[in-house]
Amino acid sequence: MKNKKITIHDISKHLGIDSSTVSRALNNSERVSKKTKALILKTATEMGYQRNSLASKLRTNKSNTIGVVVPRISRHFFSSVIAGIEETAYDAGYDVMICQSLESFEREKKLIGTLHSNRVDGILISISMETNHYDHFDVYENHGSPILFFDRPCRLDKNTNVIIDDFKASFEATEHLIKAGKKHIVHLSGPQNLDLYKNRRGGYVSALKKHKLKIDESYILESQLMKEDGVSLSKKLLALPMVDAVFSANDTAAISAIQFLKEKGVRVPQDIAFVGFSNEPVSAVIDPSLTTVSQPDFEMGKVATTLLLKQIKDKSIINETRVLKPKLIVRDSSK
Amino acid sequence: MKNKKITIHDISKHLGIDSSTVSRALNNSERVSKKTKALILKTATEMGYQRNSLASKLRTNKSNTIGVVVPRISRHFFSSVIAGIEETAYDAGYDVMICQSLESFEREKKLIGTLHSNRVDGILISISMETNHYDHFDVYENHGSPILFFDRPCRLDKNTNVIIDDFKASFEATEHLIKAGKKHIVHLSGPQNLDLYKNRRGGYVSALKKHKLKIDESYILESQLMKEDGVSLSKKLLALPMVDAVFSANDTAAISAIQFLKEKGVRVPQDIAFVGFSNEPVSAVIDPSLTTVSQPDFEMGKVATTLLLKQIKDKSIINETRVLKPKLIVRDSSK
DNA sequence: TTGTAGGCGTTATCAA
DNA sequence: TTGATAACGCCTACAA
Repeated sequence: MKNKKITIHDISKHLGIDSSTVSRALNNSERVSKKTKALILKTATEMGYQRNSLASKLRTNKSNTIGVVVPRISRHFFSSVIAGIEETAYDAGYDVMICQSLESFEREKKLIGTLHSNRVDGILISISMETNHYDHFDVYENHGSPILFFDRPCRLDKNTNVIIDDFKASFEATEHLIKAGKKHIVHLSGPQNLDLYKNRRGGYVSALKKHKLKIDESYILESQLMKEDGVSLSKKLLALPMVDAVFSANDTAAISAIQFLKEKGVRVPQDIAFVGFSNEPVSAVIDPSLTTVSQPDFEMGKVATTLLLKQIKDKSIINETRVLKPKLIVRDSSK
Repeated sequence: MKNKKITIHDISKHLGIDSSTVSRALNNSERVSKKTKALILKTATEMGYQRNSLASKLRTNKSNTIGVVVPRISRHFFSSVIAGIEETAYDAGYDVMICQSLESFEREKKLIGTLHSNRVDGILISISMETNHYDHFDVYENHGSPILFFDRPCRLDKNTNVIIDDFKASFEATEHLIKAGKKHIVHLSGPQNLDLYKNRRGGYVSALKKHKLKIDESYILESQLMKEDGVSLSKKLLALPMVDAVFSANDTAAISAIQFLKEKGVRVPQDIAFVGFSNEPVSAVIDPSLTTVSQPDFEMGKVATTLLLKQIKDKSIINETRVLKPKLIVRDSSK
């Protein structure tokens, strides 16, 4: 191991050119002759020079990096959003720091602190299921950098949000079941501190109302919508009378519920029809294939990043809510 | 927006205590009285202080951060490895920077540069499918920091690798098909510049040899093993005579092949049996469920990180190869 | 236990 | 077009 850290001063000494000129050359400044610039760049590569971004960021007070916090990178929806974020950010010359909160408030808080102390120029976040107060965002914003929320709306009055129309999508999903002749529809709901799940629940209730169906609170089962929840909720569901359909606020719970119910001899969709939410790749592949709501994930990443970069450039925190259109994908589980 | 960046000097002035004492207090040094330490910490929080890690890292020449490069974060295997990495790293007081190469050599090279310039203390990487030369790793290592390869072995003579026994797993997977009475087994193979796919192919060939089955090169179909490849390879496969089984070097290709063949009226496993590799979550859920090889993903992340942190601590780059045990999971696609 | 002073590697300003 | 110098925010001998 050579253990050498080449700096601009090493290049400077090696060539007998001042380090300020070396710096300019490495930043492709106009104020260096083409000849010296070429020489410096060549020498830098030969010597194995790699800029120390820490020093550069410290000096310029600009990191050209944005932070991203998602609940889990393994969720297809989030990794697609990240793809959109990275594409937009890289095109604009920004790096991206990806973090996952694992739905934990404490961890989210710590991550915001880490991103802050690394002086990222802005943060894109989809808050954790546990998050219900927001001081940790204030500390970062007071520092002068923008936070933008996506997917899970938050502080609509103060911050920019890029979300989908959950209410409408859920309304349509539920109405789809009603039009298929279902009358006793259970809703698998998520944590109500997230507006997203409130809205999905709201759309469900609203569709029932429109079609004069009875709204029974015991038909609304709340959980974290994990795989395990799908199983335990299915047991509760079997105890309810006359259930003939389920609208789940995500695919994960819907799929594990379907698996469990199939084992118990329930026929899907004949006995109980299902609609999920998210369009996870599995949903197209299971048997029966799952009717679900597809969200414009990649586009959401692009839109969110574009808006964030604009705020970074303008040095302004604004509030604006961008609502994207989801789409109901009808498959076998509701036919 | 307040746009104030609080520094230790602001706290220093505010309290009339020297900034060096403030620094010590914030680093929980022994050499500050409990009383002043408490006062300083309290004031820091009140003033919204957040350490500038850039300055700190620059000064100490230590980032307490490790970089991770994987082909894609959306692949279940990699996100599980990352979970293992994060757990181990956080416990040791390290941050983790996650990057994805998207199987592109150019992008991988750029990412290594970015991690280098951010002075991460070490890098964990599963190289891209395109990667077949390694100068970009040398530049980083010459700087004095360790690189450790996982899953996809690389430079076994120079670097530490944490891998699984692909040869043995593939041997067993193929033998499993042979013992089920299959005699004309196609292998869906990956890019041969990756040792990983060479080994999987080797295990396949070796099992055929052991059981005196003919090895026919035209029965080995090479691709990037993407979803699309599963479809196009299936077409080729239907043109081959007497195929009664497929051993695929990953699940993705196997699953899309199964879907395609089912549409064409092929019965799985009666007409053609399948074994995949990776144990993606979908593989348990599709119909028929896919026999596959499960890898110790989370453990791999933990082991790799532990070894890397040791090298960072010891300031040494060593070569050591740690081989983990995979496991054949028999499901319906091979029964 | 606290203060003083210098430097990590870079870039911006000013001067030559 | 190039060079000299100071400063970004922090940490750490060393001194008090």
